[in-house]
Amino acid sequence: MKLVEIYQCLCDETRLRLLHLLLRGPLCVCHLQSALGEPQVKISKHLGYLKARGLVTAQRQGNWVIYALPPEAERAPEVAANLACLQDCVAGSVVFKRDLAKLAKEDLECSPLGRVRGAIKKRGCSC
Amino acid sequence: MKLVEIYQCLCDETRLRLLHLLLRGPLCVCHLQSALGEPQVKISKHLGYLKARGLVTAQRQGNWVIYALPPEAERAPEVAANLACLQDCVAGSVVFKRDLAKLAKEDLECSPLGRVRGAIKKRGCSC
DNA sequence: CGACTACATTCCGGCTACGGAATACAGATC
DNA sequence: GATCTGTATTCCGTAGCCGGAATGTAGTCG
Repeated sequence: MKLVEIYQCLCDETRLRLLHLLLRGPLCVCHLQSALGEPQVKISKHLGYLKARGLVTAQRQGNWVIYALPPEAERAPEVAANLACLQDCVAGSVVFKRDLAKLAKEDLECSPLGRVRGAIKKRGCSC
Repeated sequence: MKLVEIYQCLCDETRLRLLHLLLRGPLCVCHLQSALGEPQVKISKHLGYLKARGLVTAQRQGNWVIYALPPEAERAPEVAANLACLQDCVAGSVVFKRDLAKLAKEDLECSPLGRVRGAIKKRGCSC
């Protein structure tokens, strides 16, 4: 992956916010979506963009798709460096902190069904 | 300057190469142009892009315009961090190393006139 | 099977970036 | 003033991104 392509991935605010959350660990689309408060299409397309360029991986789990950064050992040096840099840079920014806060407030179960009727048969996603 | 805007400045290869050279110190347009081997319009427009966003400064010296990164003390933390990151990341890349090599071979005087007839009245730029 | 949920894709429109040719401009020299 | 040199800007065309509405798809549940 060329350096420019990394920056091209980073040059959109929505993608920055997504990557920032994924730095904390794997997440399903619905968690990302509600944390960012953006429409589903938008989230999905940007995740697709990142996935097409290898910056994130996707894995299906039942109804849900879990997105994650590749494990640290497998990251190209430039990717690792820039993710670390991103981590540092967002420290002061309100938007990013709000995303994290919103994520923390999310239930562990993904769907309402998972909470209401679930616990026996309907389980939420495991992220 | 917002973080995304920094990445937007970095997401073009020509601009990356320009910034990389400027990390070594101030340079006039003609030096940058011949180091990169790209047409003048292209160089000038990308420099304008960077200047408009405050990532570089420009200063006229006679016929020449010297571009430079703002002094380290004045750089926003995110800018400083990303420039450092860039510096690290280009280490392995051929293109960037070639740019530096080409720059080293340049004469100190900018224009042919400066070399041929000059030395008394016509001086090249001071970069 | 049908219905529902989570997610992806397609099909637009608008906007911006990028590149090159031509032109304009500023300062120096004559 | 005329001219040259270094640089910037304008005027194109093209291409890609971004967003949203609608539609499609995969998997689950009953």
